[in-house]
Amino acid sequence: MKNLLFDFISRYISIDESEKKALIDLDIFHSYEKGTVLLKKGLKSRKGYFVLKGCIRTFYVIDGEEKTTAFYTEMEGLTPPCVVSNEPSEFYVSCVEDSILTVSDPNMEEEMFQKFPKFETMCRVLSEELLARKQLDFDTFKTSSPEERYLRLLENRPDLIQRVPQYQLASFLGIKPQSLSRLRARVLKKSSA
Amino acid sequence: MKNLLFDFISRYISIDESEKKALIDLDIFHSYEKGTVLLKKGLKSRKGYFVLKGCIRTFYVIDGEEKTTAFYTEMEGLTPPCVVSNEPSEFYVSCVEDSILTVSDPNMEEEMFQKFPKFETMCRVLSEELLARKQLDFDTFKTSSPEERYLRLLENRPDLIQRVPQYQLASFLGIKPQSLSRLRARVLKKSSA
DNA sequence: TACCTTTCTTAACTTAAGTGAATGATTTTC
DNA sequence: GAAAATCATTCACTTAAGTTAAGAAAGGTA
Repeated sequence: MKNLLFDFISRYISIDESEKKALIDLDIFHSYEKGTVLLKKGLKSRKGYFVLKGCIRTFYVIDGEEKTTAFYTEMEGLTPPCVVSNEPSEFYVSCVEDSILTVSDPNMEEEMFQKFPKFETMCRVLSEELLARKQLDFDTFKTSSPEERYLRLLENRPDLIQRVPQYQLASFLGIKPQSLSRLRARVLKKSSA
Repeated sequence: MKNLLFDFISRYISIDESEKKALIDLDIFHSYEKGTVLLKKGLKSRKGYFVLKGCIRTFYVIDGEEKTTAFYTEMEGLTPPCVVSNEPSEFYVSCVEDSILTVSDPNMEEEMFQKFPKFETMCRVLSEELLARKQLDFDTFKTSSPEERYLRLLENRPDLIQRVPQYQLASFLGIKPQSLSRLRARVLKKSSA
């Protein structure tokens, strides 16, 4: 499991044994059961997550309804905005499946950056990449209809459709569960015709 | 104008005269007329922009129609994804108004990071903040109706509604210009009733 | 297995966005 | 200042999402 992380890091920087040991000594590897709530709305937290195995999601509760806005699966990381702003969290984070995550905080990062400056370079590059990708995803969302979004998801992340309950996918696509159900029936009918 | 940039930087790191001079020597300050196209779809570019004065936007051309997805105004920066990925750009960038921008590229950044490592720390923190904000904006977009998005824009960025043509605002809100026109009429009627 | 809870589907109805087209208003250009 | 081009509004019509409600299917648990 640790090697998954080291291989990921190797995409950005070289990493030697002493650096690996420093990471391991931070004791960042943790397992969680499906359904575990990692962060609650209204609470402060300094924890960032990186998914080695499993799936976590962020969701809001609006008028008593859950609105899932993002999923993070293998080799994807989430630093909740509240960690950056040091304000209470706007949303919940929970495990969609049994998951193995790394959990870190700004102090650990600071410590690593001090010892190994190239880790900061990695984090900068990673943030820049994630920001660029997020902007493109947002653009694609804005310029698509719900049906196009669904078809694109089917294309790009077919795994998600299997792993995640439909009502969570619905809000992820910006619609209601009933609409997703209807949309799928419509698409199925079209493709068979 | 240069002081706007230095004041912005001062929010993140201390900056002395030699550092200011190094920045100025990069010759990053440029003026552009309204309508200037800074980046075209399909072209590669390594230029990142930071708005000191004015407004720039990113837009796509889909089925012959412009779809504006983002605006950047004073003290906001845009690094197009193509700069990060080194692929041809997915979108256009152009000036909504006469604008004064800083224009930089990864080589300049690398040079500054070498000379003054705290600039890399600033860029890392800035990227992390922007990513967090972008995620929140995306979430808010997903969980809102077009009308709610419009009212929120009216609340949070009233200047944009003045500065920007309606048809560009429409796609920014994820709808067609005709729908925005109708929506506004509806909202106006409600508020007067 | 049987029960309970959660999730998914279907349906009828309401509301609002998309579409195509015409008309006004505004801005740009010569 | 007139003509042209661009942008905004309105309307009638179509399409699809929201809403409310009921029931079916799937999953988890005693």
